[in-house]
Amino acid sequence: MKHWLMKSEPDAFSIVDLERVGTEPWTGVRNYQARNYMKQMRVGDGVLFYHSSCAVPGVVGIAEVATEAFPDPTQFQKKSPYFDPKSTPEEPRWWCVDVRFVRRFAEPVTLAALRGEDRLEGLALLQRGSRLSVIPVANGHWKTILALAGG
DNA sequence: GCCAACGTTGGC
DNA sequence: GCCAACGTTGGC
Repeated sequence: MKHWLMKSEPDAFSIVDLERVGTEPWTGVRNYQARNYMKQMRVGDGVLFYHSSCAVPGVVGIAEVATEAFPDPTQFQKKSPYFDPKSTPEEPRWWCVDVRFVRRFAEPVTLAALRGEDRLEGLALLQRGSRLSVIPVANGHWKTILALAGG
């Protein structure tokens, strides 16, 4: 089983929102590398839910992959901000997965805390200039972050 | 294929 | 709001 980290701006969709709805299609990813990672996802993979572009960025809880990748429906919706006129149903360009809530951390593991942890060296999130919204997380890094969250 | 211009991300 | 970093676009 693989592990991932997925970013969301809490103003748009937070861990509280995910807890309320239970399962959410992760639509709107328009970056090829992030898309390719989602295509690699398998049902049951663990996901670190990360709040970005907010007062205290950090990992706020855990989710899991609930479906294999499927074509992101928003790419075909003309009124959607994620509409892509170059995409066709026969050859979809963008894919998404369903993400299911697992649990919320009692206290977020802040970006500052992540940066202060030697054992997280190499975590793509912490690399200079990294803006990917879907990131693979090594097994050891996953365990370390869960430990920082209190187990 | 190169590269300048532009738009976006995201921490601070 | 600022700005560094990055991805994409499009002219040539």
